[in-house]
Amino acid sequence: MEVSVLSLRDLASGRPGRRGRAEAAQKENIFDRSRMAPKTPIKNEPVDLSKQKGCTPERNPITPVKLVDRPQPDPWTPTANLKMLVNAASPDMRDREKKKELFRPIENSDQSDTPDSLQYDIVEDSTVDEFEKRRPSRKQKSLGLLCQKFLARYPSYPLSTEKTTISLDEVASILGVERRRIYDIVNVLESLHLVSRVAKNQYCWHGRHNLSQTLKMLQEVGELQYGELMTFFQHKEQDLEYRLGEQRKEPVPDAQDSPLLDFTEPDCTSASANSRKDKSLRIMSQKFVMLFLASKTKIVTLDTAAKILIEETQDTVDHSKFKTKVRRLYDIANVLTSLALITKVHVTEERGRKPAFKWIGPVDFPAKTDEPRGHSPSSDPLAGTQRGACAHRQHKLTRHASFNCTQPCEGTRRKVSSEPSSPHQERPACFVNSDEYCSKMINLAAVCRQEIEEDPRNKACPTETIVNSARNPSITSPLSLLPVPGDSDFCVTPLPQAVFPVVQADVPSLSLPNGISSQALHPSTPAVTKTENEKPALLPNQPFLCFPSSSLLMLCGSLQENNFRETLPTAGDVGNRSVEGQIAMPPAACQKRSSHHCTTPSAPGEDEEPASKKQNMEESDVPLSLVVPKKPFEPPKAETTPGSGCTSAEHLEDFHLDHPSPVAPEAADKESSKPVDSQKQEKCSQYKDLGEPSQGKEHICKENGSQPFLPQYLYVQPTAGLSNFNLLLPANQAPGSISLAASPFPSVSVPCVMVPSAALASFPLVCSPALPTPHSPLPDGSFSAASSPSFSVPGLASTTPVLIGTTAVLAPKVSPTPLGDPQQPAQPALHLSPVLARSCPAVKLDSPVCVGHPVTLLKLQQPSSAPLTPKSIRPACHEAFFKTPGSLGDPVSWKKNEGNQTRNASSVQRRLEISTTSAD
DNA sequence: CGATCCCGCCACATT
DNA sequence: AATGTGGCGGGATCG
Repeated sequence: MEVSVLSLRDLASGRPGRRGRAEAAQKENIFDRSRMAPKTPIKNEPVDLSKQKGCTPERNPITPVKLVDRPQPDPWTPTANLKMLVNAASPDMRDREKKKELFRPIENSDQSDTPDSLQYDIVEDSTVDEFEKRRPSRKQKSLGLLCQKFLARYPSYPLSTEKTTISLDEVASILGVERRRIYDIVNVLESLHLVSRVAKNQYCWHGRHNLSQTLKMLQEVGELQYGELMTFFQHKEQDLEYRLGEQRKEPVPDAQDSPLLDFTEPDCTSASANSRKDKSLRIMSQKFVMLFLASKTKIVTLDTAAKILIEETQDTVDHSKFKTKVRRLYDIANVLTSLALITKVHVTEERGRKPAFKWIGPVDFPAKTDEPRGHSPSSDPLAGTQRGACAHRQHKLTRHASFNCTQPCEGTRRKVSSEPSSPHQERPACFVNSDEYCSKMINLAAVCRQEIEEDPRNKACPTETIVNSARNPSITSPLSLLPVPGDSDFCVTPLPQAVFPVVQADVPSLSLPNGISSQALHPSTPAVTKTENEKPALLPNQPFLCFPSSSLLMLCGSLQENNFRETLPTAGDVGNRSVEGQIAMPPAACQKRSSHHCTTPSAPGEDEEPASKKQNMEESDVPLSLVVPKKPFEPPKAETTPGSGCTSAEHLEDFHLDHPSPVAPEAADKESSKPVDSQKQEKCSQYKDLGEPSQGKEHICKENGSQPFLPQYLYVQPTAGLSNFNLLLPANQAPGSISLAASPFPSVSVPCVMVPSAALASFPLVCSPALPTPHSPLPDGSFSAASSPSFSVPGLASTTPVLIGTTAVLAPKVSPTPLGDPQQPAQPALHLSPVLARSCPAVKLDSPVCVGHPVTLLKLQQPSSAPLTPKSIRPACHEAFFKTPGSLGDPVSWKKNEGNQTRNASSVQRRLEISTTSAD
């Protein structure tokens, strides 16, 4: 039938006829080529068809035909027939489109179909148009339909052997749409690894082989990052309370989330990539999917998704942005709908009915294996991310490897494609990157914050700062200041990493949610098994010490070093910060996709296998916990202590990476030196942590407890100018070395890390005296080191130089109750807002946990960031803080131009700039 | 009128 | 500089 239909439709469609816009469209590329000359395929043409191997058969050059819908009109009967067919085929579609459109899809679908359509002949035009008129609707042209057509052309589960190449030009012409539209589709598909970019205009079709793995990863990440948020939104109220109240709570987690993305795309690439990519549809798509996967209900309203996603990216949400975001989400949703992953629904809330989408795709991913969530997954995810990663690394990941293939491609995307030669470098691995990560956190925080604020009760609490800081993602990056520069390109995203340290903190928080502690995560990670236990270390918890009086706090990372140690360091410290970004990134970075790409398609099958991966990966998974509902928290304290949580995520990556690198020392160094890898690792680890389930947490916690954490940093309250930034000084480092001037703006040349408060927030501050921990010095160092670049922090002044002995600190036990805690754990930080913390501190001090100032972030960058986010910031509470940018540095001028657009500075750029500035 | 979301300008990235 | 990508948002359509 179809066939017949096809032809019919072809005919019908054929007509391109329409014009009007068609013309316009054409401009781009395609248009209807049909109309045009059939043959000529468009400019691209040349390439077309043929080139790819397998690609589309249909394509025949000439006949391309089809064309598009636009054509419309189906003139004649054929259409009718088609319709019928269509209807049969897909209800939905038909609905919309009505038949005509349908056809096309059909056509497409088959790959085979070929061309007959060709004929479309022009003929019709005239007539067609008329006909068209009716049809014209948008529906026909809808992205969803277009996507179906697109998908129809390729097998869902292609043989690994065949690699199907997709020529954008061809497809565009075949489908009769502008290339721009194809990008929309491909970007989303790429985010799910259904395709990967091979070269310019060329994508490699992977099919759904890796879909589950990808989803798994996303789920893991999503849980970590968004689990809380989702929960939050779903249950806001409750959450709010908690959060407000306490410390952490779930919500916060958000921030942490970020990591996810990374994996997906590799892109991270360097700076450049970042810039655009950050916003890219790809990332947004991944995030969107994560939202679903992190949602208990599997239903996400556009509204919520837009808010969450916006925040990540930016702070303030202005209305226009919101609108834009929603538009994008519709685009993504259309594609996801075509993939049968989601379906549209409406959610009726108090306020009214809201458009929403329900996840109808797979929820459980086999791979995961073990645990509920999966360790395995974790690994996978990472892997996935990483997959691309470095060739070097490939090592382990076999299965991933497969991913790699696919993914890599993606990751590589552009870069690769054309230039194979340079494989990775360019892109950093993840889309997300740390920056994003940060931003996310921020956003989330912001969101949460907002929510909270909204909440009557909440209002009381001043969270602002946090938020602000959070918001600016850019800022975060800035943080990176650190030394790292080098890596930048790399996936690693060094910068981010740098940032991370801070971030880490955040991260932990994330983990926290899960179970309190992040600790749990890492440490335990029993699941992890994978080897990597070590990694877990990363983030250990870092407890902070609060000194009431002083502004300094010690953060102790309790890494689990013990375990890790081997690996250690890396993760821990480094990881923390970077975690987010890293997470994703690392892999990617490593791989960068460059290498393989498609080549190894083989993977697919493999993917499935958990085992291998797992090993590599590690667990990670625990993410779920995050999601967990917020249980009531226990007293914060406990949780807080755990603070450690942070890092978890990283591990994962590490695993992936495999680096065993342990590096503790490195950590510090790494930044400078080679940050990348380590970072990656770190990230991995983090992920892992995240992933772990509560159980893991528990373990972890325990472990943590035992473990010493290292005190890693001293926290300096931001008082003065920097309200936003927190300065962390590496504990390890010799204290002596550091000297902070009392004066306000003294410049410090100590290795330190500036962290956005938000990040800190995540960490639970603990004052616990008690905890003894062994601590491992090393890590710290690394940590510090990394971060440390010397900054001149103006604001610091206030800080008193209190140094806390690293050793001494212990994390509080934190762990004890991991389970429930999880939720809490976290993060309150964000919300918490410094204020809270402060207030708390006193209290807490005694208790193990102190919230501490949540630290506000530093704004170091802000300055720079400012440009970026100019608006952003939420006025909310403190703008001031926020803004303060000045203090730090200068704001970089950055690009301002864009101003609005985010684009402006790519994250990378930002970072760099920032760093520099800060550096000074 | 609000929800959708197509269209394509144009900035940014890559060649 | 040309071309590939893709952010973005106006404004058309749909419901």
